[in-house]
Amino acid sequence: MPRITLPDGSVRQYDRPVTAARLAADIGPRLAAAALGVRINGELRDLNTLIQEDAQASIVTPTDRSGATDPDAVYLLRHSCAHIMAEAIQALRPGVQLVYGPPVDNGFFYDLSVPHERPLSTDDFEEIEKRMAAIVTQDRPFTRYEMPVKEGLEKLRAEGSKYKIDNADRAIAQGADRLSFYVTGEPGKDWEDLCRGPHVPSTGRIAAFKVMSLASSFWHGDATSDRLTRVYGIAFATPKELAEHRRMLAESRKRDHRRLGRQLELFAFDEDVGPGLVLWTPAGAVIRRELEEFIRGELLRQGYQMVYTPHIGKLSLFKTSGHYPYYRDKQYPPIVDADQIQSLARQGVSCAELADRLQQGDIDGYLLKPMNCPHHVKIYASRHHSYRDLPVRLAEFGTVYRWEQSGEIGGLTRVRGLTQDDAHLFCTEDQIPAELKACLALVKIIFTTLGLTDYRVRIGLRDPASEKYVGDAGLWKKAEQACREAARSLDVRVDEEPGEAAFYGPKIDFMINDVIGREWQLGTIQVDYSLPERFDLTYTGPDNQPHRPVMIHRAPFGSMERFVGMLIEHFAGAFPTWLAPEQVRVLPISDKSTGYARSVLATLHDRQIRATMDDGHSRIQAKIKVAADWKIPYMLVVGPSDQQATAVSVRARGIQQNLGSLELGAFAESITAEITSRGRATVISEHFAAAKI
RNA sequence: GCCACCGUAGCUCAGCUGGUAGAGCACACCCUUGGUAAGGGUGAGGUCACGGGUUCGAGUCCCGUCGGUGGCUCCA
Repeated sequence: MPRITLPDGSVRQYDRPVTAARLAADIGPRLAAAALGVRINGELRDLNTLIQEDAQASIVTPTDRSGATDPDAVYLLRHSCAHIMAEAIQALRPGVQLVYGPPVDNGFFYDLSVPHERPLSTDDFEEIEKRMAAIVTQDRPFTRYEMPVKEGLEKLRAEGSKYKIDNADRAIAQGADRLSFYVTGEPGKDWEDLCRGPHVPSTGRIAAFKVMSLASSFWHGDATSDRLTRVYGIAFATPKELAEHRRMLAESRKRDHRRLGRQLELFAFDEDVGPGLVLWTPAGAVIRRELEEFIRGELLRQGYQMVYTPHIGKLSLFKTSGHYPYYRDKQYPPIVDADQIQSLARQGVSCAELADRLQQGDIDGYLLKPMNCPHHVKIYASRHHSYRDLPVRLAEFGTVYRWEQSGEIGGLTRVRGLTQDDAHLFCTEDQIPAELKACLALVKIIFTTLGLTDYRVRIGLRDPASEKYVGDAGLWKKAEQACREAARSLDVRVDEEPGEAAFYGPKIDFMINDVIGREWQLGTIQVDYSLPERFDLTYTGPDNQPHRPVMIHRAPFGSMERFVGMLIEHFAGAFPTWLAPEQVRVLPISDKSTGYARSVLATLHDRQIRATMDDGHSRIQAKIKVAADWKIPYMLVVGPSDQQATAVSVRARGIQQNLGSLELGAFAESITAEITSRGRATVISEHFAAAKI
């Protein structure tokens, strides 16, 4: 006779098994009406699950008491909506086979096998949605029934659904002893799907949904396996939430760095240059240069030494490092001398053989470097090192080239030529912890300055069961511990992921959330026991014997491309003054004031402030509008009265009013302070604090 | 790489089922000399991504190439 403990600690006693739906109804009619499912002892289940024994139960509703959305409710809604969508698609398209349809972070999808004579297209969405709406209106119950494994498999075999049989097999391999099916309505009559569940009580509970997009996928994510069609959708408990979601999507589109990049002329791509190869236009180059200077300043403070290395290197270098041919399909093909090929051809080497030998790297040539480490290693090796020299910290904004798959390329986030904020630390085993900590301190300074406070750290540890790792297990343990301790010094969330280490050492990755909550993977810090070995690097220890240094690779911001891309979206193109490509625009009221405007400009240029003047013939309103579109931090409106007072009328980005007049020298000084302090003191905080909205 | 979608002026886009190219912004010039989020006029600007095909005729239909966008498991 179940005693059911509710979340508030109260207990309900029943003299017979009771469904969660009944329980909800007994607690209150409003709860019953809102209920989508139940957590029994923490496990999410259908609302009509029979509770037979004493249990902790909590009814799942779209929002909890505090009004926060319940992730379990979202899960139920979306998983259920995936079924409704699949039913709609199958009804419209006989011959479509179901594969797999889970809820995901941003909605749900259903993978389908669609006969290729007639693929699905976005034009079909309207009809699919219409059909789904009908299913929702019918408010059919989600009905679960179960079968023993054997019977269930027979049923699936009889239905001839290869993918569902596979799903069942996997479930069985996971230890399932029964298979469950969900019918949208009445068993034997309505649409059904092999499914683990749970689901909402009935289709009518999906208050708002939308079919979002179409993509292709592979069965089990395996490119050699069947091609599937993936249809994405989203569902919410209320139309309001759907509207909010779509508003967020629109906002993201507005912030999209590719869009802003073109609008603000920050960077460009050109077909003739090649996909994934960034052209940094003057405005974007300013942002990158300012960031690099900022980072460089901190590096020098930490005892790094800046170096420069070539963009290419001999194939043999990368064979020694192990990058070739291991990462061959991620690299641009080697640069090989035509004479060499010709002479081989004269010796009777066939084209096929030539191609093969090229692939294998058997023909001498040069490689566009996919990584900077081999070059840095060679700088280390260019002289003898004593233990007294260590750590040696070599840093370079090093440009590398990688042959990303064509489908992976996009904007600044995934490119084929990128510049890493790279450095390699050569140190002793004992120095690892301090070096890691210093790396993280650097990250903290830079993130804090940029207002990037929402980030987490992921530590990749070795999988003790695997053999693929190089280096001594004891060393690994120590290095992993050092990563942990260093990560902890940041005061942010740290996730440990066994098996995610590189084969040559543990690593720390940085994941950052921008202001609209999207997560970006930036850079990484990796401990490496392998490369010093491969290049036979040494230092002389206090014992006068050669020792092997340990390397730390670190590019905490990843690449300048991705970092700037992330920042564009983070700031929505409105960069802080020190980063802004154009910091000030001087706007003369009329031609009568262009002379004075020019002298204002000269004053600002003297201070190396990036300022321009709009001396067009349009009215001041129009000039302000245009400057605002360019997201310029400060506008200085100048007319006869300003000239009289050697002053400027200040207008700041985001504040839709004239802040007032400021003496020109005072403005120049104040904005200089804003720039050099990287925004700690601003023109507004110093002069117009009261006017701030 | 694979699948769907997209590619028209520098940018954002319109162009009905095939009949020979259009707007706004930006740009140039002219009028206006205007004090805080777009004054007015005139003009220049296109091999409709590229190549082929179907057709009397292709921006539009078909095939291919190039480029872009969304995606390619978070275990039924």
